[in-house]
Formats: sequence, C-alpha cells, structure tokens
Amino acid sequence: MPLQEKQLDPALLDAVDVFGGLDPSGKDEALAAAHWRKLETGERAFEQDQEADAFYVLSAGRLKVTQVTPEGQEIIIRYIGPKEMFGCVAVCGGLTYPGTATAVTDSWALGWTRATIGALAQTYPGIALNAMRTMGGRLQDTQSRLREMQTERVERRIAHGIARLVAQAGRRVEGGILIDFPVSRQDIAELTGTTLHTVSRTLSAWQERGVVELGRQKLTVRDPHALVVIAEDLPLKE
Amino acid sequence: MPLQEKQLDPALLDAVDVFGGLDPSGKDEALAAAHWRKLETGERAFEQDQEADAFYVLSAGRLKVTQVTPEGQEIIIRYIGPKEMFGCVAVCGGLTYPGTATAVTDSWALGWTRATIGALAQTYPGIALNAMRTMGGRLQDTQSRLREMQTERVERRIAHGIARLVAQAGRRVEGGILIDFPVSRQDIAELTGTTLHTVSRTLSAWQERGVVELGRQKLTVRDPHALVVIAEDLPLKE
DNA sequence: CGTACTCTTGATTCACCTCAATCTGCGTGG
DNA sequence: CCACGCAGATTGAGGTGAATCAAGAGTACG
Repeated sequence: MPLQEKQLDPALLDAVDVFGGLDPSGKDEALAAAHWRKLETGERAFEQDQEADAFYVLSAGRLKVTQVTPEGQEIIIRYIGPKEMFGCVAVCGGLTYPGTATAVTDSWALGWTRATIGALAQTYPGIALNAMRTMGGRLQDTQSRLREMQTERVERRIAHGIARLVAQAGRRVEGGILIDFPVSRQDIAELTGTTLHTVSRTLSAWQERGVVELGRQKLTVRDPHALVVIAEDLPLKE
Repeated sequence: MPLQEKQLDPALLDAVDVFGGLDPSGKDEALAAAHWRKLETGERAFEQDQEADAFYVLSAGRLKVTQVTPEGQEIIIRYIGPKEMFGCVAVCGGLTYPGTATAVTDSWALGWTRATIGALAQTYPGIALNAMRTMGGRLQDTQSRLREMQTERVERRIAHGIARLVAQAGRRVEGGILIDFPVSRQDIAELTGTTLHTVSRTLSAWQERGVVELGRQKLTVRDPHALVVIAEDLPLKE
C-alpha cells in the first residue's frame, strides 16, 4: 500500500485547517512527528473515558464520534471526514476522551501524542489559533443541533440531520446526491434524537413523495430542494 | 462609582482563565487595551447576527446568551458569570455573533475589539491556548446538553438544568442553595427544551416533596441530593 | 442455506404540548 | 395608601406526536 509514499508527501497537510498558514518547514516537522494509523471499518481510534493521549487528523475514510449514556443509549456527536481533526481534547486540557471514535469505512489517520502536538503548538502558535477556529465552528454547529432538538419536531430534525450529512459527505450521482458512506436508520435516529422506527416511517414517506431513494445503509437525496422545504418548514406554495 | 479604580486594578485579570499564566506586564497591556462597559438589567451586550466586533470578559453581574429561531422561539445557550468570557466568536473567525447576550442583573464587562484581542493573542500565544481550553470545555458542556435532550425525559432534563445552575451560580443560604439571579419558569423551559407549564408543574411537585422552594423568579434547592437522584434517575432505595 | 442484521409496518400507549382560565405578587400611579 | 394592571406563575382539560410494543419481510454474508 502507498503508506510509505504517503508518509513522505509534504502536501498531505496542505488542505488541513489545523496546519493552515504553517510554513513548509513547519509542515515537515509536523509530519515527521506524526504516526500513521490504519482503522478498519468498525475499529475504534479511541474510546470514551479513555485517557486522551493523542490528537488526530483523518487522512482518508470516515469516522463517527459517539457517546453512550450510563443507561447504554448511544448518540452520534458528529461524523469526521478527510482533513478534519478529531480527538481535540488531547490538545485542550481534557484528561479523557468524551466520546468514542469508530471507523465507518476503512480509514487512515495521522496521529500526534499529546506531548508532541503540545510542543508543536508552542513552536507554531498558528496551530492553536487554527484549532480554536475549528472548535468555534463545532461549538456553533453543536449549538444549532441543540436548538433544533429543543424547538423542532422529529421530521424537521431528520431533514436537518440529512441536510448536514449531504453537505458533509454528499456525492453527486445520476439523479441525486448520495451520502458517501454507510448510514443505517439507527444512525440517523442517534443523530437526530429519535428511534429507528420513526426514521424508517419518515424516510419511507419521503421516498413515496420522491424526495429520497432508500437502500440498505444507503440514502440518496433525489430532490434537495424538497428536503430544505421540510427542514425549514416552508409552505408548499408561496 | 469605582469604575475608575477598577480600571487601574491589575489584579482584575488574575483569576480570569483567558489571561491565566500571562506575565504581569502582559496583563497590564491587556487591561490598557480594554474598554469598560456597563450593562443595565435587560440591556444587551450584542445581538444575534450583528457583526462580531468585540470580545468580552464579564467582571460582575450575570448574562444570558440566547438564540431565536426563525419562528421566533427563544432558547438559552448558556449563562455567563463573573470571570467568564463571552463573544468568543470575535476571536475565532466568526463574522457575526451567533446569539444575543442580555444582562439578567446589572453587570460590568471588559471589552476588546476584534483587532485588539487579535494582536494580544499574537503577542501572547498563551491567550489562544487558554481560549481554546475554555471553548473545549463549552463544547463538551453543549454536547452533554445535546445528549440529555436526546435521551432524557423532561423531568430529568429540568433536574440537570437546575443542577447546572446551582453549580454555576448557587449561593448557600439557610436551608438550601439559592440560584443567585432572577430565573423565571420560562427561562428554565428555554434552557431545558420544554414549556413553562411543564416546568411549573414539575417544580410544584418537587416543592411538595421538599426538594425545592419556589418564589417569583426565585429558586432555592432545599435537598440537593434529591435533585441528583432525579437527574441521574436513581432508584429511591438501593 | 441458514443466520443475523437491517428495515418496514401496524397497533397501542402515554408524556408532554396546547389551549384555556385563574391566581398572585409586585411595581405604579391616582 | 390603596386600587389597579401586568408579568409571572399555577392548574385543569384535552389532544397528539412519537415512543413503545410487536411481528414480519428483505438482504447480506459466512
């Protein structure tokens, strides 16, 4: 596999937000200090409550970050795509990971130990600023979801959740936009705060109306506009 | 008023997280660059969607940060107490404030323009690291609320919400812990994603059981342990 | 070819919202 | 100082959205 090649490619960090604005020597230094990690589908990068010893940037693939309640219920905090960082707690004072990161497709990640990334952030202050920007974005995103949870009915929340997935991992295919990784009804339920039953019913109704096309762990949005109409609760005619 | 005196007091930033670890000269510089702002009860430090031109640290008083949905429903994102920062977007790339900050008691805040705080963060990298730590904490806190919203029933959510208020602004009084600023039933509803009716019913039942004591915009927790039992859904006898 | 996982669909229940009426404390103005 | 008005709070009745309970069908994989 091109693992070795990848390791030597300094362009690898070019489009990564955290290292944005870093001079080439800094990127080389960061790459040299990093270690590779391959994650098979279903494998976990780290688990909830485990000591936060490393910080990662996903290179390829897709992860989901989840939390489980003491009662055993699971919720999805967010999906991580290529070029996105995860395990940020390791760089912002947290002692343990607040969630579990699981690969939903085969993935590769670049990792830095807590000490390594700390030292890098000391040398290159831009890293901290970039990380803060990303965290700010995630905070706003999470607050939006909280607002949706508090004010919207299930159907709108599902529409918003799927719109978010489309924005993050949508791939144009003939006749629509496909979510580019396996998502089950259960996943969508854990993302929107409902049950797989309600998700199934809602999506079936949408399929009936031609808004989406369903498959096993597969979802294609045929009519993105209709999805927005549902998400924003717009009247059908205006 | 001691506004002038305050302005000269370099100890003012001592316990403020964002400026933690800053050398005295840095604190002087930060203070010199700051401007004071007094906020009467009900007055707003900034409003949602307004240009994010300043970053603040609350010196005294209490604010609530809220968001309104397009439909006009309001939710409370968080309460801000003394020594806490707010308007963080101004330092993390956001163009507009995502919420509105309203004083719930007469308050004083220290403000820095976006340019000023940016320059300070460049000179003293510790500021960015501290800010990131705080944002990390808030992100986790918001994720916890999201998890509660998705998995818990109203009564538990209210218990968690009030527990959070107690931790943040509880003041020991004879026979309990008082929330140290005016909170209406509506506020608690907007904080926990329910209606003021349900909050009123729930709190009345708790008062009946001696868990809390109620007043107009006033709440005293008489039995903190019982509150935890409700929040964690523990059995009464174990 | 069986087994297990994902998904669908129907029936039933209930927690909470909505609608509605009334009450109460508190500031205000006559 | 007391009557008034109003925002905040309480309480009841009724409706319903979505969870829960339950059964079965479709699909992938070893």
